[in-house]
Amino acid sequence: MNPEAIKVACSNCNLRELCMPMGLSENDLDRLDDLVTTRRKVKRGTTLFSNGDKFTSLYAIRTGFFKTCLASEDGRDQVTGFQMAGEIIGLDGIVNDQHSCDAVALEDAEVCVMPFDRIEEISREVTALQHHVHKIMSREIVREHGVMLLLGSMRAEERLAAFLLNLVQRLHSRGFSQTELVLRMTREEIGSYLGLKLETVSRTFSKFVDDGIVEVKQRHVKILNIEALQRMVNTQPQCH
Amino acid sequence: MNPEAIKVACSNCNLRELCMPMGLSENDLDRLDDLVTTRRKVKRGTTLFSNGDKFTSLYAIRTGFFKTCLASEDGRDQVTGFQMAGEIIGLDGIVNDQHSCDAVALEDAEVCVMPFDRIEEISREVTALQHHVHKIMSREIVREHGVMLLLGSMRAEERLAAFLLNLVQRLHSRGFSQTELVLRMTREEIGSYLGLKLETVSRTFSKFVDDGIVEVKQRHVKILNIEALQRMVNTQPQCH
DNA sequence: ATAGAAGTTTGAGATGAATCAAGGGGTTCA
DNA sequence: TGAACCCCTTGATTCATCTCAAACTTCTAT
Repeated sequence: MNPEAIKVACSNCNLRELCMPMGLSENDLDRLDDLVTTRRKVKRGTTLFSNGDKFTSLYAIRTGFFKTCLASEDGRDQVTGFQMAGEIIGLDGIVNDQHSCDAVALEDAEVCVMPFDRIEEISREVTALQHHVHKIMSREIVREHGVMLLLGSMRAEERLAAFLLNLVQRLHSRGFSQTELVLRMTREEIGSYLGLKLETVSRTFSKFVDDGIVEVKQRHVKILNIEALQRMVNTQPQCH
Repeated sequence: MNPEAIKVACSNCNLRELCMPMGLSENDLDRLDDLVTTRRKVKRGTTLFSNGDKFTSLYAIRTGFFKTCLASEDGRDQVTGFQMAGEIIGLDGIVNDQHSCDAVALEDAEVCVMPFDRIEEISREVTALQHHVHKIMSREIVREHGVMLLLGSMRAEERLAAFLLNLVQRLHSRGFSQTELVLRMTREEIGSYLGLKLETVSRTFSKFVDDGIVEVKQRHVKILNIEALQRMVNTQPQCH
């Protein structure tokens, strides 16, 4: 028997519907089980990959929580995203065969390693996988469009509201509460993602608490008035 | 003979090296010539596709200049990119089989229409095309990371400097001047892309002129001191 | 050619977020 | 269990950009 006791198999992974294409034949499913070669544990605070690392694989997050961030030459730092179970990271590395950002685990994590040449090989044969890869990349592009809208035209409160709504929505689709969440990142990391300073993030949280929109105890957030948050994101503050 | 006098053929298109994979066999090149079904002219000010349109094809820009932009429910508007000859647009439509932004021609343009199912079909057979499609999507993701850095952490001057440098660099690689360019977009569109108001864009241009960094005559820009622009982008304004 | 529309520049004042600063609270690791 | 460190909050002040406004220039279409 194989030394690794538990065979890595997407076909009986409970995250399958998040990271894999649906509605496959038995045969195709078998092919997909060749996608993931190994699993890799990533301790909190350590990187899965770093800017400049040779690109070999995409990673499906099994457990844990990551941030991806970009460091410019001068030490400025931009968090480009937060990723949770079922999401795929590493797409940035494809263009230049090397990663252009860092992926840091914000809590102990485990990822499925999917060598990219194998992805390409299998997706030549399994059309559903080919579609799926294209959709994942397109989804990331569209997500980033949304972040550009946020960074380019929203005020602090709207940014934080959009951020919280996005997080609970993703957590909810993973079976978690629609109203409560635990932030895995610091105020500074939230700020970096939202284009704000950590003090502004903190103040905005406090304002939400004053307005009775959320309860905040450190990293525990309970949303009391989700409509208020949605209104903030969808409504232009003042029309003329 | 075919009614369309000029056969659409990538193999003898002078933009080939910008939008197509390089180093193909004769045979593969023939396959690629099936990618583009038609060409389409887009008059200035009109859209190639709009938010909500059914997604069918990617488009390679042959001539002209586009902006892609996002409109949020409330009428806020965010330009997500400017695209020129040799670049591919429409990637946003893949995820949900419908476009999620508008592509507007900023000058009379012509695009090559590449039905996406055909792209997928051919890239199953021509590995080089498969690679290429992946790289194009990844490049877009990385580009957007850069925009996020710009929007999230740069000041007005740095944003405009980065914008100008990016434009001349892309124009230069298409055989145009490294120091002179004609802006195809308004100050407002630049502002939307950079997360600034048009007045701020105008003022920043004026400051660059005062500092002898550029000459500006309406939409004609001549870069006098490219190092100054580069320094602005690479240098943190004040360290502590 | 000309009027109107659209785009640009510049000024003055308002404002939201950044910065600087200090204190308190939690978490982690020895 | 304790202590150091990191993280968070809040206040006071500054500053960059936005807003509002007006005048000017350049395109566009009749």
